[in-house]
Amino acid sequence: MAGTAPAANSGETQEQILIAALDAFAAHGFDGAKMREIASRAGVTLGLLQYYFGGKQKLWRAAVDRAFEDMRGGLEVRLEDGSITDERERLRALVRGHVEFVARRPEFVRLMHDEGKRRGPRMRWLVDRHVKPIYALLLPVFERAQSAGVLPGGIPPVHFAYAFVGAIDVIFHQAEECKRVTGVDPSAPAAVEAHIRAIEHLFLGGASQQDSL
Amino acid sequence: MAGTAPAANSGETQEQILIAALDAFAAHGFDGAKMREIASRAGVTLGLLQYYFGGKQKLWRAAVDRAFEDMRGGLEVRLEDGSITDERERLRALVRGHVEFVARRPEFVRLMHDEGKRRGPRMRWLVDRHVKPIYALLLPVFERAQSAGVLPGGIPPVHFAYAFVGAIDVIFHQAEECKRVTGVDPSAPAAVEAHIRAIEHLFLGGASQQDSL
DNA sequence: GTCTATATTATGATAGAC
DNA sequence: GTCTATCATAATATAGAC
Repeated sequence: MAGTAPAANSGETQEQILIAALDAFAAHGFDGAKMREIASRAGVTLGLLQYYFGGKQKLWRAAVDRAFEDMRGGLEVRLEDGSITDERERLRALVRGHVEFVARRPEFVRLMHDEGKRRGPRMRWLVDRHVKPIYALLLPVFERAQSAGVLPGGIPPVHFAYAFVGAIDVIFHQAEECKRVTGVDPSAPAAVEAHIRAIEHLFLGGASQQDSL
Repeated sequence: MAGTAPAANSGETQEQILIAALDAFAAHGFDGAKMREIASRAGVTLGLLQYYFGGKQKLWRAAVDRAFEDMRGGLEVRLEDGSITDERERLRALVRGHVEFVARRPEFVRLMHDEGKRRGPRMRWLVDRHVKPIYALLLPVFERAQSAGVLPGGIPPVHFAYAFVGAIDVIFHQAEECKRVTGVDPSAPAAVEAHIRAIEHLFLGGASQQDSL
C-alpha cells in the first residue's frame, strides 16, 4: 500500500485467482477442476494463470498453502492464548475455533479429503508440508488433556484424533447432502452452535458430568 | 451354473467392470475417473463399457447401486437380528458392523464424499435414491436409544448422526493419509478393533460408566 | 500484465468388423 | 459379446501480439 508504485494490481489479481482455484479444487477435485473456469471466475484468462503460477500443479500447491495459512493462523492463536489457564477451557476454545473455521470454509476440508484418500505425489506433499506439523502440534495437547482427565483416556491418539476431526468436519464437508437429506443447513449460525455443543458433549463430557469453572 | 447355456460369461464380465468402476470413481471422483482405465482394469476394452452400460453416467449409477446393496445388506441384517434384545447391544452391533464394513470397503465412503460435497444431479439422485431411505431407517433407532438413555440425549439428531458417521468413517476415508502421518494402517485388524472400542467409548459411554449385560 | 491464438494430447462416444 | 478403428470435443500448455 505504500511507496514504490509497484507493478499494477498484480497482488490483487493473484489473490482473486487463488480464491477461485481453492473453490474449484475443493468442489471438483484436482482432476475435475478446469483451468479455464478458474481463470474466468477470477475475471482473467487462461494465459495469466500460466504466467503467475506456471501450471495446474503449481497453482494447486499455492491454493493449498493459502488454505493452510488461514487455518494455522487461528489454531496457533488459540493454542498460545495466555488468557486461558484451564485445560478444559483450552479444549473448548479449540473445538469452537475449528468448528467455526470449517463452517466458514468447508473448502478446506474438501481439499484435504480429496487428496488424502489416495496415494500419490500431491498427497505426500500435502502431508509432509502441512499435516504432519499440525498433527505434531496437536498430539501433545490431546495427550496432556487425557492425562488431566479432561478427555477420555484409554483411546489411542490416532483413533481419538480421527474420530474428533471426523465428528467435526463431515457435516460441513457434506453440507449440500445434509441440506437435501435433513433440510438443515449446517453452516447456518444456529446449526454451528448446535454442532459445537454436540462435539463438546461427546468429547469433553456432558454438562451433567462436570461444571466448567 | 445350471442349465440353459446363456450368453457366454456376460455376468462375470459385468461384475468385473462394476468392481473396477467403483474403485476408479472412489479414487478419482466422477470427473477424474477414466473409462479407458476402468475397461483396462476389468480386462476388457472401451467399447464393451458402452455396450453394457451405455455411458459414463449410467456406469456410475450402476456402481453406486452396487455399493449401496452391499452396505444395506449388512445393515438390515443387524437391525432385524432377533437374537439381540438389549438396546445397547444393538447399537454395539451397528457400530461394529459399520466400522468393519467401511474398513473393508473405504470406496463406499469415498464415493459418497465425492458427490455429497456439491450440488448437482448426481448428488440429488444419490441422496433421493439411497441416503434418504437409510437416514429414515436409522433416525428412529437413534431416537429410541436416546430415550432409553443408551445414547447421550440433548443432541439434535442431525448433529448426532453426522458426528457419528464422521467419527467412524474419516480414518478409513483418509487411510492413505493416516498411514503417512501416523504410520498406522487403519484397515489392519488391530486398528479396526481399536477404532470400534474408541467409538463405543465416545458414543455409547465408557466401560467405567456401565456394564453391558 | 494481460489477452488471443495455436499445438498437443487425451477423453467419452460411435460405427462397424469379427 | 468383444474388439479395433475413428470422431468430436475439450483440456493443459505454449507462443507471441498488444
